[in-house]
Amino acid sequence: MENVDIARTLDDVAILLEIKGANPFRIRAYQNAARTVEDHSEPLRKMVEGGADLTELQSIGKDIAGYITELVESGTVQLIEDLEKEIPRSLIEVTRVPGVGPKRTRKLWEELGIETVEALAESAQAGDVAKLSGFGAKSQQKILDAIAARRRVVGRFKLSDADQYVTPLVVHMRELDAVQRLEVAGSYRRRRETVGDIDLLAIATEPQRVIEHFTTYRDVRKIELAGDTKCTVILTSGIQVDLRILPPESYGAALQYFTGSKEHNVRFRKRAVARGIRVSEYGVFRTDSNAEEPSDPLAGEYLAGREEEDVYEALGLPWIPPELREDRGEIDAAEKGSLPELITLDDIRGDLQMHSTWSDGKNSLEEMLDGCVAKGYEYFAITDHSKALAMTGGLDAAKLEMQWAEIEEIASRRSDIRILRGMEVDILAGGDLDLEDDMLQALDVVLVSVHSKLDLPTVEQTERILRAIQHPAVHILAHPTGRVLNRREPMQFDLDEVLHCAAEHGVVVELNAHPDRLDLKDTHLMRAKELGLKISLGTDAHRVGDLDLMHYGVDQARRAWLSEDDVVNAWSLERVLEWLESRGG
DNA sequence: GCCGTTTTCGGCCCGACTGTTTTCAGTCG
Repeated sequence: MENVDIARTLDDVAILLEIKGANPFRIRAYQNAARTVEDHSEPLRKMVEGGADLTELQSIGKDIAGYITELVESGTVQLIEDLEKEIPRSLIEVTRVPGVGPKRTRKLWEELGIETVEALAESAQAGDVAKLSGFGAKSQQKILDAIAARRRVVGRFKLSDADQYVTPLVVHMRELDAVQRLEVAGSYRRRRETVGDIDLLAIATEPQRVIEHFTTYRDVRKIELAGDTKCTVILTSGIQVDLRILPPESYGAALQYFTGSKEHNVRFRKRAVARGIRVSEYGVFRTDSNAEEPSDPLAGEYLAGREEEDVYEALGLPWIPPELREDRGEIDAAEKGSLPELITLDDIRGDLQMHSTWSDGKNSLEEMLDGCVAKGYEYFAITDHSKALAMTGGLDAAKLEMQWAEIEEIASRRSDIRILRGMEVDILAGGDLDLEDDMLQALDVVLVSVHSKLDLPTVEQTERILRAIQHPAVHILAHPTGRVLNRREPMQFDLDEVLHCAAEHGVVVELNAHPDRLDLKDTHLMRAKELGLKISLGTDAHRVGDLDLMHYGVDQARRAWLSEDDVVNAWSLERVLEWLESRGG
């Protein structure tokens, strides 16, 4: 029972209550609690076991704390069992069909007996949905399209995929002279590891021309809606793009608003309300308590909105980097002046995971070296695979010694960068390492990672990793959870226990910067930092070009509030060597 | 259901677009 499972259960309760037509504020209470749980770095399971008081957590009161405890201890909650007696749980999926919310779900269920997405598709196909009051032919078609689209594109887009769609689109939009400013907001700007859609923001003199330019972009497959200031399209890739057009005096406010996250904005606006001001995408306004004009978004005295910095300043706060805007304490930190000095790409001085043609890399060792020199690095580690990964041409002791000879030869004539002799050593099924101890000791840097038997039972998997990282030669636990975004779930194991053990033994954990992995994820990294662990940002490059992926790691590190001091490969060579030599040798 | 520098009751973020119910509810972000 991990935090994600608890959060999902709370979200399910909220949806069931919504279908039931419960008090909207009660519903939101469950949603807020789910968010808290999802973002909490420490497993609530452990807090429950340790007898901690869950009501200390934001948005969790006596009742929900009780439900969480019940859930952890018994695997289920009476509340949801009771709700399921009234409302089929499968209706939760129906509410996730775009255009169908809880109200319409209830109507479909009551009047047509629809309990599943499949049944909804069939009913819509048969034309029954259009006959319901409140629905029509267009609604019915939208539902059919939405279900078909859902089947085509599952889930969210990896940030690196989104980059591929966004970059040319931004170029296209900026080509139009009527566009004065254009930015990408949303989770893309917050640099989340995956994005659901793309939010574009424009200041323009002639909105209609901008909308037309947007909708005629070569990759637009479908126009979902087009108004005077707002337009939504679906690209051929299936990704949705929202465009909003605003006047200059609203630009900063809109950028703030559409960057989100939703949770950050809720907290932000509550702060505004407490100060008698109102924040919307149009700007910051002094609320006129006498005037009863809630319909006018421009009512009241305009205080700020032109630049994002002004909007934060109007609420007495410094500007907050987008990566932090997840309602994880950033507004409190901003207020206290204790926002972290976030790491930047410029801080990175080396890369401690990459491969060469010695195993499954596409470039030679010296080509990789040239790539690192071109990045201005002071050092890098070459970390080819060990022999257990036969398919990658992993190295045994003899081959590793041959590689060391090559490294020595190159180092003798290349003094522009320090080469560290490393290896990504496989963690075997029982937790042994795939290299002899004397060789491990002789390496400058030892990464260990799991590549096989990813589906061991939780307890065995945990034991296996714990055993491996307790080996005195180990420096870094690489891609700790083994997940591959949108393709492979993380391994089942007790990550928190592994992090504790790593902290105890001075082992560094990796943030694998490859955009397919980004492993550990942001909340895990926050937990690691909390436990005093240091982090290594490694690209896991298999070709020179992959060295450029470091920025995805930095994005993720920033989302985890990491600073230069938290990241070992932002340290000077001297400090890195000191750390490496303090272990192993 | 949660919360508190309007604190144990009475609030809880705000606006756009669509389709359809001819005056607005539902959904979405």
